Amino acid sequence: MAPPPTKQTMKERILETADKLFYLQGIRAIGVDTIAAEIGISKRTLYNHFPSKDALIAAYLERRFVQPRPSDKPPAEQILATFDSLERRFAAKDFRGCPFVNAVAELGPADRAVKKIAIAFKESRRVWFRERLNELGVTEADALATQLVLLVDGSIAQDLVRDDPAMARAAKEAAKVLLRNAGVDVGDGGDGGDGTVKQVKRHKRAPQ
Amino acid sequence: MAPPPTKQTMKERILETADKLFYLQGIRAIGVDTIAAEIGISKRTLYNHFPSKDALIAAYLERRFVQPRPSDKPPAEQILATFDSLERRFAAKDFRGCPFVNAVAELGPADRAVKKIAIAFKESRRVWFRERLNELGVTEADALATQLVLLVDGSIAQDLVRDDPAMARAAKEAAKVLLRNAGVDVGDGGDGGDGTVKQVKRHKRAPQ
DNA sequence: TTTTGGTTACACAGACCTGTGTACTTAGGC
DNA sequence: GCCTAAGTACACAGGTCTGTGTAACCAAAA
Repeated sequence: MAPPPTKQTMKERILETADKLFYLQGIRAIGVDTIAAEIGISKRTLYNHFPSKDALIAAYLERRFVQPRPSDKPPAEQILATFDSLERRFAAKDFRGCPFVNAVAELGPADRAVKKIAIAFKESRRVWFRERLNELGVTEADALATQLVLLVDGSIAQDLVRDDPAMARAAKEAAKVLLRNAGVDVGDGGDGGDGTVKQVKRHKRAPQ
Repeated sequence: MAPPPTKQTMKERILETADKLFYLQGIRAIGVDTIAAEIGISKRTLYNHFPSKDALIAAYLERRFVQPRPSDKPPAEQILATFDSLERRFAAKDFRGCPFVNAVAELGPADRAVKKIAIAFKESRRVWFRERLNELGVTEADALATQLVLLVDGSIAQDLVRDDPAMARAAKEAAKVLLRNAGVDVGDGGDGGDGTVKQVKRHKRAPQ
């Protein structure tokens, strides 16, 4: 489309467009011609910046691998805020699941490069949870961190097929129970503090 | 390959082979020629049984949509046994995630037929959990059922990326905490013993 | 001015894909 | 024996894909 006003390297413009198309429509579904046409450049230029589509895919995934910004909020709040952020992303209509899980799913087990970066990403998320749990003095921080990433990935998978942002709220309520069970004070936060799970309202974005 | 000794309709042979290849390598990655060649039939025969590849994909997913066998075990045991079964499937080397999630991920949001059956499958699992929770007298059965499917799908996604069957155990431990918190007796904290669980009336206070 | 590096237009190779057309063969029921 | 249904072999149309080759173009630096 129209070139953005900011001075941006060609490589970054290619990556940005590839990201949008790969993520929203699938890696195999998008050809390099489509990416070049979307930017308005020739396919030759694209291949001058990336030696192959595989290299572009790898760069796309590496660009998606961003660390969460550091926060000075209390660790328990940071953990729970993860699910609020998730809910906001679910509500956006351009959310289409976890790019790493999707890439592994559609590229298959043979693509070891993709699998490697996906594993690294998932582990980094788990470690992020574990660090905060350690700060909170949770004894079984490692096991609990694993359980929290299960809730994150589970809600992402569910939202991918159901388009239901309430999955993030359900995950948050479950996370609260797990945290409380580990001795973390998560406040009553409107869910009564008696350990009962709040009823989750379900509203679909796309009526079937 | 060699035709199986059992009398099997051609349609079923095609579906069986398509299932194996689609699931293990991806739907877009497998062409109809590959399926026909794997069975040792001509492509024409395949198209005499399925009008298009899309029809074959739909039949593949419908064949994957199997209801869990009825069981006479106590509901809480049935629920927890789900995660044991999951762990066994993770350990098999031909496990490659949830076929419905994978299909939605690789076929994109435009394929409404695939999305529809994926939604139906996910909902059927959620309802299965809810029915058992209702039997147990859990008040917030619907919300808790949602949380349990988050754990199921989360462990599937994690295992897909990490090839780690322990994800199912982690999910099971989290499920126990959630069940206990809802007043279901799932035995003591230890995973040992005979694994039997007893149904006990709910007590609202969670252990803090 | 000359050079140089990035870009463009465009053709093309070679592979793979879905789906069809057609004529031939084979097996079973009548 | 004859007929029908199912399967086979094989070519082919028309499309997509990745990746390359080539000559021209253009702007900015030297």
